[in-house]
Amino acid sequence: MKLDPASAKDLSAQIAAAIREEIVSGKLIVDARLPSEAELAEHFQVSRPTVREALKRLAAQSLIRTQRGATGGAFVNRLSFEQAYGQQITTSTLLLSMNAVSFDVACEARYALERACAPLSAARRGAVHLDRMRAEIAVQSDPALSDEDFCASDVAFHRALVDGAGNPVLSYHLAGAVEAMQPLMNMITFTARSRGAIIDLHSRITGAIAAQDAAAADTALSELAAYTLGLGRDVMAARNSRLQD
Amino acid sequence: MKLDPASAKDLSAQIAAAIREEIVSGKLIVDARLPSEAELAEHFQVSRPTVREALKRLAAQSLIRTQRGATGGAFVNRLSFEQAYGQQITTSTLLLSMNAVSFDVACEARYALERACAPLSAARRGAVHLDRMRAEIAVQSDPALSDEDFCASDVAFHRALVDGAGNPVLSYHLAGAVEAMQPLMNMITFTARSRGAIIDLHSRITGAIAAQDAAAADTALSELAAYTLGLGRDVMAARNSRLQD
DNA sequence: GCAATTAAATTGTCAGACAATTAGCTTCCT
DNA sequence: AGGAAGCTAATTGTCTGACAATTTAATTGC
Repeated sequence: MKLDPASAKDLSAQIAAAIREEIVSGKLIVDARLPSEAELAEHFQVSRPTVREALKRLAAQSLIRTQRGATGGAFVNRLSFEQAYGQQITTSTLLLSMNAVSFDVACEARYALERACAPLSAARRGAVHLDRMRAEIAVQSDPALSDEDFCASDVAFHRALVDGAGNPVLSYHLAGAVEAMQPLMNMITFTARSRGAIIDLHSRITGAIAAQDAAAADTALSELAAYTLGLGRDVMAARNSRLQD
Repeated sequence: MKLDPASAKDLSAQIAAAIREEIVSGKLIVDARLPSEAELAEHFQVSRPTVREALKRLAAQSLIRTQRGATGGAFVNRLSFEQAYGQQITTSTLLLSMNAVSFDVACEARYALERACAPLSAARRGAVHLDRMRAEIAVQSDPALSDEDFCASDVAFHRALVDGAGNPVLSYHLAGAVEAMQPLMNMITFTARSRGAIIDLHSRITGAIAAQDAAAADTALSELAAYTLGLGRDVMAARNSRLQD
């Protein structure tokens, strides 16, 4: 664990990088305890606040967790799927919101990835997944539902579909693609007619998955992709015409 | 920007969460300057080191950048695609390495997602993408190449394929799926025969993409998926039998 | 033998200080 | 007038030392 004296970066960033390297290279395994802050400060010849800033950087990435008390300290954290989902969603959402990514591009990416899950989900979905999908369709059928809640239920439906593939790594990758679309979807005003069309497609998808008919699921999903794309384009067109007034 | 007095978390974590909320909600837009550390300390009624720990947490997620000097300070950072790629790859790699994810599951996820890109890439790939793919095939054909370099070239080939879809959001999501496989792939010893088989499939994929033949690309890609899966299973089988000795 | 207390180790937080860096202003010389 | 040099102010980076809070382990008393 050594620092690069020629680096232009902050000491805390260098120390964080050094410790991160130990973790990703496997020299520090999961649940291993790092030296105490005082020992790290001594080792790197810096003050304790500097070490602490480095540790907070690693904690922000869920690489370590800290514990107070006599046997406390910083421990290498096992990155759980839950935490990875969270980071994936945060990063994806920020990327889309900060880079003026068009609805078209994000939507295309999302549905392309989702269609990749459909055949696996058709083959392996369990009763829980079908139940979750049907439950969300029921939620969406309530006309009193706000647009925002409709979107949230839409996301939940699609996550159930993806989870049906029974591949947690796939679910992890899709979490970002599906959830990050939500802010963009929230800009859409869903009419009763468009809600009906979406719910119909959701029902067709659920039916196809239940019947383990991958081709039918793919068809319905691609129709939903096209329909959603159309909704998004209408919103953007309306927005642009307003800007020209 | 307020803190929850009842929270059990560290002050620095609470402050980081409060500022993060301001950013993701759009109250702090890109390139906006945050108050100085002294002002933040005053506002939250904490000391400057505590504020600094919070800012380092945000910096670790690329949400802010800091600058020294008179007009310096912390600024809301535009999360570039490059940075998002990096975080995506880091998180995905750690997730796979720390959770004993099986080669099968990771491989299935990767190729399922990649096959979703193939039709788009067949439709839109430019000359640069075909050139990159062909260049990597040439690299892979060198028998003197180490297994590790062969894997790296394999990753580069597949990234060129994905980039051919012309959808940066898709490329971003795939970056994690493709790159995170590399440590797992590095456990494989590639014989001359298996290299030849992979290169043949790469050539078929490139040809199909060049001919804009999505179906042929999909077929070759699924054959490559099956072949890679087989290689992985052989390695795992050999490893398990060694463990039984 | 068990419970209560004490001690020790460790992280969390604070206060104040100084160094390093950078932008802008001022001053002085040409 | 214009430009260059230096000065000033603002801000982050780092250090020192201290105390509080928390948790475990040892010790003591019964």
